[in-house]
Amino acid sequence: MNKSKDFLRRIVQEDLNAGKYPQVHTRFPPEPNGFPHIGHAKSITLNFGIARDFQGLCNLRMDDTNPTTEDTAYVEALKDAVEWLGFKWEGNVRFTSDYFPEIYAYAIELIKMGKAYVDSLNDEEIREYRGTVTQEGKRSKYADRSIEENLDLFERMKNGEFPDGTHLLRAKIDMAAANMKMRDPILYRIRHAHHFRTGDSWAIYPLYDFAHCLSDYIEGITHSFCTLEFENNHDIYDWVLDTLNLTPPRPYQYEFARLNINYTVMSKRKLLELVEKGIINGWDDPRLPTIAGYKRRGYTPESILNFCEQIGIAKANSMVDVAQLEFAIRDDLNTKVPRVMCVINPLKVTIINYEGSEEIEASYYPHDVPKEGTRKLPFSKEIYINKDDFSENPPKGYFRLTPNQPVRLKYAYIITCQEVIKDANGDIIEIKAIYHPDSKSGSDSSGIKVKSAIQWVEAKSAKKVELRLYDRLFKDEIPEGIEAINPDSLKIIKDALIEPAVITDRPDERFQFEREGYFYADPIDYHDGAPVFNKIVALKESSAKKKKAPKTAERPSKKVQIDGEVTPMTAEEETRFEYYTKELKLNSEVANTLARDTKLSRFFQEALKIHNSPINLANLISNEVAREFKQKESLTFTPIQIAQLVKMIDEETISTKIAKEVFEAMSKSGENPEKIVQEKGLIQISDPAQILPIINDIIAKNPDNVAKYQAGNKKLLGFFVGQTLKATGGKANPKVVNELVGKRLGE
RNA sequence: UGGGGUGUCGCCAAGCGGUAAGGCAUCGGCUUUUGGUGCCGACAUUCAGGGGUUCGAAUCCCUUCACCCCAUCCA
Repeated sequence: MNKSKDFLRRIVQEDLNAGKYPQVHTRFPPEPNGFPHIGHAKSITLNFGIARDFQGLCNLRMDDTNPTTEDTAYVEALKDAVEWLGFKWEGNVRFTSDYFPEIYAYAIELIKMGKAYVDSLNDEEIREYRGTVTQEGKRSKYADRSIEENLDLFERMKNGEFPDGTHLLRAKIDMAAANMKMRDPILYRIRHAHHFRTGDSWAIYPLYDFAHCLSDYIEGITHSFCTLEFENNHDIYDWVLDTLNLTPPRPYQYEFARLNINYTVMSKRKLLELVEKGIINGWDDPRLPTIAGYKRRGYTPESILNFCEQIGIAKANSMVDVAQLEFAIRDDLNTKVPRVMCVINPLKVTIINYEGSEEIEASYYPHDVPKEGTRKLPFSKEIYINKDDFSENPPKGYFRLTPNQPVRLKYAYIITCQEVIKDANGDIIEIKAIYHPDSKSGSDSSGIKVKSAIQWVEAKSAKKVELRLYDRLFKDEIPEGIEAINPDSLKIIKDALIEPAVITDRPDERFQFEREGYFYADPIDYHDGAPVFNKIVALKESSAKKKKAPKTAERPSKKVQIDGEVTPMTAEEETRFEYYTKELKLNSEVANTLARDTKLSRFFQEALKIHNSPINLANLISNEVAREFKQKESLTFTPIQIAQLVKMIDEETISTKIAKEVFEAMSKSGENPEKIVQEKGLIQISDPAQILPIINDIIAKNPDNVAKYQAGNKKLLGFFVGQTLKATGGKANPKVVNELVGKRLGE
């Protein structure tokens, strides 16, 4: 199917291929301080999914380092979520708190190495000393304490001798680091708090940055996936594991973008607010994006899983459209659940020419769902249809019952409206109709054409049910606060009518109520005497039935982008630039790149001494060599070698294409260019007599593309050139090939 | 403002110097006793903008712009 792997799977694959780890081992590491939501589901599918795909393992670990916010109720919800999604964690559920003794020992190790110290500044001072994003911080005066003193203080911190906030263990890194997270990060704080697992045995607790990487290491995790906001913490992750000199292999952290969905909120803080303020009914309110909410609403685990796979993994902050999630659940339920008839807003219909009663056998599944099962539909002269399925003054394109338009009662007869009965207010309260006895479904010989078939229930046998119709929780795509709550997010219908088999036979717990949507028997409030169904999602509505949405067709004018100011050159750079443009005749862009970069310009000057070809040298250096400087600490090749390479281009021994290849080899091995060319036999082929047969062959093999090209798709020239070049191992002279291909295809 | 990251269709997202994948949404047509489903088709001359290198650039170089993250003893 989708053969392209996401970037994380690609990394795992490469590491496995390189033999970096014998087996991949991931982990899902939530903090048990809130209910898991669909963002967690993305992380769960990612971590467990990668482990599954590469025959590896995945742990479930509670990151419980903050005793004041965490609770065992949340760990249960987290376990439920993973299980519900169908994953199995390796071994027991892990807890960071299980590693407190080990983490403590590592802290002591760091102190002994002189890499950590006990600080005794108060919180205000700590903040002050940290500096700002533009200003360096300064080191605490306590940073110079002796190892012995640090050891002593730290032990007494652990023993609970000091009150909260008096001392801290910090890593000794760099208070001037550009990455603020590296300004002597805090490793341990004193907290005289009851922990839900360790009780009162600890007076100090490690912070995320110290505990997380070590927990990963302790568990033998190979790839530690987390969300983008931890990118700044990446350096600490590496610092801790590296300075501790742990026996390899060790885990590495990789970041991906968290999930956002429009018309909802995903942050734990906002979710907690909704729950605590009673705006919704608890963590499992079906309007919430929590796993518990989706579960209660009737979403299937498969649909959530499919959704998570469809949206992909990447590093760009993004906002997924709810429509994508709704597609996932419809798509899943479509082939699974029975169709039944429910009338949400009943309108009585009396069939004046029908006497007695009958039972009609009807399939639970439409023709395109390969499942078996039927039920009996009672039928008599009194039935109910949905109010919207009758229109006295129908708009254009209305398919259902009108005074002049008959309609089919699904699985039963065609009826024609005879009389519309209204109450004192003029509201329609009943329809009198006639049925056509020869129009029965399956044996219709009436010849009457109808435009649609509607759902109905028989009056006496129908059961009353409560329907909870859910809609998006917020009006705004990106809700700012609870003011944006959608007032119609929950509509309760107390007296909908449903066909009896649904209640008496209970063939399933999820149904499609025909022409309405998918519904789920509420797992908590449903009772046989008082059935309750939650609306999972509406059926998709084609535009014809929708109230024609006003088409807003404004052409987004191409936005003009203002260019900012370019930083001016220094005097020295200016001189170089003048020289390059005036004397050496370099184009200004290349000259600019070279002039502004001391390393590059020096490299250029050196190479120029060997081979006097300023333009070609400058081009190669300002592009290819510049990249190497950017990516690598030190270069594997010298200006002399680059000069030799350019010389070969100038002499047309090799093409620019080959030059790129040679350059790549040089950057890997540092070999001389001549040697590389010799060894690989990269001398270019420019003889048309040699190239032409290859081109002919390729043209013969790709008639479709030839036709497309000749029809005007000139981009395909690149395709043919590329193919030819590939066939010659890159040795054909691209200029010649280009010319030849163009000529051949033009014929 | 210093550092880190990201910009490919309305929304996700492949792509890693040689024909701009795919899904959602949207719009047509066919099928249909669900205005559902299914099927078929349309939907980026262009990859945030501007330059440069190259026979050839979404991909390499330079530069500008926009957005996100970092100054909790949270994670």
